[in-house]
Amino acid sequence: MRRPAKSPPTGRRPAKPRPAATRAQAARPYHHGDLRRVLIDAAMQLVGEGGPEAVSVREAARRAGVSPGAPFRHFPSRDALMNAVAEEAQRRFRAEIEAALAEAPPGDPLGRFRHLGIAYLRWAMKNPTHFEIISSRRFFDHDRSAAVSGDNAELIGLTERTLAEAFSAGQLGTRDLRQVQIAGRALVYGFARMHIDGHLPRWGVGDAEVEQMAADIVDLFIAGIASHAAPAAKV
Amino acid sequence: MRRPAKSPPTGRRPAKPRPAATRAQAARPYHHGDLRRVLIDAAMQLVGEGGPEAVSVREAARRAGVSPGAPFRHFPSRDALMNAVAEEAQRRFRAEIEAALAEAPPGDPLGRFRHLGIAYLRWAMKNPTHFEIISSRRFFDHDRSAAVSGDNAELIGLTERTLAEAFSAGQLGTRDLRQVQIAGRALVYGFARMHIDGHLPRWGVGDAEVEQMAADIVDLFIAGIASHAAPAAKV
DNA sequence: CAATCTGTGTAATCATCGCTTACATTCACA
DNA sequence: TGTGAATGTAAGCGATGATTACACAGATTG
Repeated sequence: MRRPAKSPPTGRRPAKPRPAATRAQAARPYHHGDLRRVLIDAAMQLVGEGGPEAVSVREAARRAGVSPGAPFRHFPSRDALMNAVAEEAQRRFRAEIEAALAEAPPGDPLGRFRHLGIAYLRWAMKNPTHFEIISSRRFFDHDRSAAVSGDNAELIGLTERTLAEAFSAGQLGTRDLRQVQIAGRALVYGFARMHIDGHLPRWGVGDAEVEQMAADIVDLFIAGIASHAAPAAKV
Repeated sequence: MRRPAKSPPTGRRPAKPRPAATRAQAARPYHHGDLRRVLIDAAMQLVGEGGPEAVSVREAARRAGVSPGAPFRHFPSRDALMNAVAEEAQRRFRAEIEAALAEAPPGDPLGRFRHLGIAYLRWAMKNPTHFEIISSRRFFDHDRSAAVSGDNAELIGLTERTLAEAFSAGQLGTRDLRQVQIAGRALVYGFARMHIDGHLPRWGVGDAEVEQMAADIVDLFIAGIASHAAPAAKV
C-alpha cells in the first residue's frame, strides 16, 4: 500500500469548466456504471491481499478509476464500506456452510455437527482475511449491519439446533448442552484464529497439514463429548 | 483519538535561535528523563483505552509532553513502538501465568493443566486489548522480537510439558497427544478471542458469568480428554 | 577547565489518509 | 424541452507516520 499517488493529471482534462468533453475519447464516461459494486469488489480484493487494514477508500477509488471523493457518494465513511465488504463476505460464508451441510446425512445430528465444523474451518482456512473481518468487532460493527448479524445468527442457530438434536438423541450423554455449544464454538473459532494469527507453524502444523488437523480436532472434540455408551459418530 | 491538534504554540518559544532559555521556567528540561520508558507506558495505556489501533506515535509523544519527532529517536517506526508494548504485555502475561501455576498442586498434571488454562483465560478476560496485541500477527511481528517469542515459547513449552506428563501418567487414555495439545490451545484461545471480539453476549454469556464459563469449558475439555474410556469407546 | 563528540529533543516539511464542501456533469422524468 | 436529483471532480482541512536540519545538553578527553 501507500503508493506514491502516481497520478499526474495525465492530461485527462484541462481542469476548468469545459464544454462537454464530447466523449470522443470514450472509455471514461462521467458516470461510472455501478461504482458501489466496483468499490466493494475492490475493497474485497484489498482485504484478500493485505487484510482489513489494507483497505483504504482512496485505494479503492484508485482501482475503480475514480476520484478520491467519489466513494463518499455511496458510503458515508470508510467503516460503511467495510460493513458492505463484511456483508459480502458473510453472505459467501453462509452460502458455503449451508451448501456443505446440505450434503450431510440427515439422520445423524452429531455427524451433521461434524460436517458443520469442518466446513466452517475449511472456509476460514481458505479465506482467512475475509473470515477475520466478519469475526472481529474491530473492523466493522455487527450490530449496525442487519444483513451480517442475520446471516451470522442463522449460522449460529444452525449449529445450536444441530447440537440440541444430538442432545435429544442421547448422543451427548448428560453434559451441559450450553457449555458444549460454547466450547465447540471456541474450539473451531480458536483454530481459525490460530491460523489467521499465524500461530499454527509454532505448533508444528504446516500449511499442507492444516485441513487434516482441523478435521482431527473436530473429531477429537466430538469424541470427547459423545456419549461413551453409544459410539455413534464416525465409523 | 483524532483530537484537533490543540497545541497553539503556547508561546513556548519564539521559534528561532534563542539564548539558552535560562530554564527559569523550570519544569521542562530539554532532555526528558527516560522518554523510551514513558512512551511505552503511554502506548500501553492507549492500548488499554482504545485497543491497538488507538496507538499513535504522536499521541504517545503528546502524553509524554514531547515533540512529534522525538519518539523516533527511540523507536524507528510505529511498529517498533508496538513491539516494545507487546514485549511489556507478554512479560506481564507470562509472570502472571507462572505465578498461578506455582500455586497448583505438583502431583496432578491434569490439575496443573487446568490451572494453566484458567489462569490464561483470567488474564485474557482482564486484559483483552493487551492480550490481543500479543496474539495477533497484525499488530507486531513475533519473529522480530526475541523477547516476545521467548516468553511465548516458554509458556507454550509449559503447557506442552504439562500435558505430556498427564499423558505419561495415563491420564489421557490413548489419544493423540499432539491433537490434544492443539485442540486445548484452540479452545482457550478461541474463548479468549470470542471475548475480545465481542461474541460472548450473542452466546448468552454475560460479563458477570465470563470467568465461570471459562472455567467450565476448561473443565469440560479436561473431562472430554481424561482417561475414563478411550475415544473409540470399545466398551 | 575548555573543547568537542554524541545523544536526544525541536521545527519544519512531506506524502498519505478520511472526510467535507463547492462545483460540474449527466440522467431521468415532468 | 427543461429542470432537479444523482453522481462525479477539485480543492482543501486536519490527522497521521516519517524524514531532515538544527539546537541543546551531558560526557569524554586534551
